[in-house]
Amino acid sequence: MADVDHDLVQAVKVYKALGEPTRLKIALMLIKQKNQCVTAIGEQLGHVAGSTLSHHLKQLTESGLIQSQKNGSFIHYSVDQEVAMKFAPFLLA
Amino acid sequence: MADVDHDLVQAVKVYKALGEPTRLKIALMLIKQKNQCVTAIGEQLGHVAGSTLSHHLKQLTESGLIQSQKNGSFIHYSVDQEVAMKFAPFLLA
DNA sequence: GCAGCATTTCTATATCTTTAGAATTATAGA
DNA sequence: TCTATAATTCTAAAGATATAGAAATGCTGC
Repeated sequence: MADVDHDLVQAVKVYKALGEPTRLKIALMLIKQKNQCVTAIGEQLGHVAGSTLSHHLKQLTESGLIQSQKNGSFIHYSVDQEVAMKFAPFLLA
Repeated sequence: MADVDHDLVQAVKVYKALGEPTRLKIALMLIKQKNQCVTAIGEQLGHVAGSTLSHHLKQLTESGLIQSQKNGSFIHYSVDQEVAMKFAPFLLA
């Protein structure tokens, strides 16, 4: 049997992360255009301070829904497909 | 083509509603034991004031994830399976 | 009508979250 | 090394949310 309790804890984190318009947009954006860097994400979002964007990416990352990969001075973010599939396949539709 | 924008607005509401431990518990509870009244839900949750519970049920209802049906002086709540299926099938697993 | 129960709405407060400016860390290239 | 760029962390303020007590609404049965 899977760890139900851990699942619930993660579910709250993932849903809390997605329950905010900017973060939902980021998640959808990263599904359509994979592996984007922070600056690119910010440009698509429009007027969002870098610190604010960083804060949102942190929450999404800590929920496990997205992952980061460092490449030189850039950090590329992408959606963890398994987590998206498990908790919010709506994102992939 | 479906109304994508409305979907996004609802997605934020549903995920925001589920991104809180008490409300996630309520949603799961209503999937296992359908059509429970407020008092029954409150008893299963434990120490939660009626006003607090009502507040949570309102948010879940306004997201479209749960529905209410009046029966005398009781109000029975149930999960809208279609909405759950669309945004968070994890709940039904 | 009235007493009692189910539920909600009103109101207030404490806590959490979003936002962004400023400072910081880290890498790349000249 | 110096400068520019990428991104994060620190800090603070404004806004949103969770919580619950008190009051109100509505239904039932006597």
